[in-house]
Formats: sequence, structure tokens, C-alpha cells
Amino acid sequence: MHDQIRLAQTVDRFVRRIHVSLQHRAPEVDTNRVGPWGGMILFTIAEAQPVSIQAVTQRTGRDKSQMTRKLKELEAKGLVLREGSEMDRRVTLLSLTPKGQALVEALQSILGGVIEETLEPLSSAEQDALLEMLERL
Amino acid sequence: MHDQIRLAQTVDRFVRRIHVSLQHRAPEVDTNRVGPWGGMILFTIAEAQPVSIQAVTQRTGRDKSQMTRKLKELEAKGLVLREGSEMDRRVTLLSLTPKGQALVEALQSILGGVIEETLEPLSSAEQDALLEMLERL
DNA sequence: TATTGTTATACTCTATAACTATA
DNA sequence: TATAGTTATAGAGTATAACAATA
Repeated sequence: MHDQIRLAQTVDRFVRRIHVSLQHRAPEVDTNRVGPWGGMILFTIAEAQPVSIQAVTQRTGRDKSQMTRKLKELEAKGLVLREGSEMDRRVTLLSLTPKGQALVEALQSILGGVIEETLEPLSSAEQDALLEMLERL
Repeated sequence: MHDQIRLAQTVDRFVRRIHVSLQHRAPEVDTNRVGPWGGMILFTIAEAQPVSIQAVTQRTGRDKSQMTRKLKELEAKGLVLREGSEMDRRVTLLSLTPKGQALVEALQSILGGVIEETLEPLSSAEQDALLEMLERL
């Protein structure tokens, strides 16, 4: 079996484990039921708000049509604010409401804990190396 | 932003990129349209055939009810064979048909290529280290 | 009583293409 | 002509619980 295939399988399993762990813990906090993918969007907005829909779409690597729908949901739940850009009137800028900000922090704390546990078999230096490598990809 | 969150985002993006690349190249080979998840099941069977449904479910980290449906599809397409175990009559053993085997090899070659490209920014030693770390998790 | 596998159902996420509006 | 965003629709993947057969 090629190394590349093993890598694909281990990464898939890794993601899966995190996903399942989150599913068990996130509900306590995620009362709005944004889901893991909704969480990812909120994180991405939090990083660089105000940010255009286009930028969030690119950073998360998803499709813009999905973004529209999910954002509509996040907006309806009072987590995200849209406002038109004055520079380019095609652009919509996104930012978090205080409620959205609080949710991001709560979700990050849970996700952080899950990742920390999952990475436990690695030394701290290895964890740093892993992150550095992934960021280079 | 915590390192853990950055890790989650980079891993998510990494998986996403591979997924998208595959989607563009796999159709040439995946005439049965098993999809990435169907491919993962086939790979897992290929590794250890004949293998019980339960074992494949565990190794892929998915749910058994999903397995049932996907296996039914793979069987209908003539890629997978089921046969009852003689040791334990609750157990169903899975193996690949020649057609399934050929598909696995074709898909692996494509996936291998995609992963290789994606990992290009890393040195060969780093790639080995990455795989080794992931396997330890 | 526990385990293997199946069925049913509802839900989330994804892909594609056609569309509007601004630039 | 190109880009930002929306809409519509179909399909793939997932979670949950209830169930039958075997151990």
C-alpha cells in the first residue's frame, strides 16, 4: 500500500474522530445548532472581520452557494451581521454580533480541548511541527 | 487564536483541497460513481479482505447503518462480494471482485497522485514524519 | 444479555448551473 | 466581459433509534 494512501486514510480517520468528539460535546454550547461547518464559518469571520463573503468562501474552500444559505441561517439566528461595502457595492461584508462572538469563543474552547486530547500522543515539539507543516501546504 | 484552532482549520482546508482535486480527476476512472467515501470503503476492504462489516465500520470510523446502504450499492455494482462467515453466523465477510480490485488500483493511483502534489511543499523526510505522526494518533 | 447487521427517517453538507447586480 | 452574491435543485454523507437474527 502506498504511503500516500495510508496518509489519506489516517487523515480521514483523524478528522472523523474530531468530528465525533465534537458531536458529543458541542451540543452543550451550540444551542443554535450551527453545526461543525457553521462553526468553521464563524471562526473564519472572527479571524478577519469585517470580511467579504468571497474571502470566507475562499478561505474555507467551499462553494459560494453553500455560503449564501448558511449565512442566511447564521444571520437569522442573530450570530452574524451583513452590511454592504461602500467601496464596491457588489460586496457584502460580514461581522459577528456579540452573541456570535460569544459562541465562537465557546466553540473554540471545546474544539481546542478535543484537538488537544487527540494530539496527546505527540510531544509538544511534534505538535508544533505538525501545525507548521500543514500551514505550509 | 489558539494553535489548536489553526490546526483544525488547516486540516479542514487540506482535506477539502484533496476532495476537490479528486472530484475533478476521479470521474475518468470512477465510472461506477462510488464517490470518495465509497472509495475509502473499498480501500479498507482491499487492505484486509476478507473482512467483516463490523471491522470496516470501525476502521473508517463511520456508522454501521451507513455501511449497510453503501455496501448494498457497491455490491449491486459488482465491486464487492458478501459471504456469511462459518465461524459466526451473525458475521458477513466482505471481499473485492476482480472489478472492485481494478477500481481500487485505479483510484489509488489517482489519489496517490493528488496527495503527492498536495504534499509537494514538504521534503521527503517531512512527509515521512507527517505520516508517522498521524499514524500515532 | 450482548453483538452483527438491517431498515427507516430526518438532517446536514455538497455540486452544478442559471440568475441579478454591480464593476 | 468579469466578479459578488443569490436561488433552485438534486444528490451524497451523517446521526439516531428501532428491529431481527445469532451468540
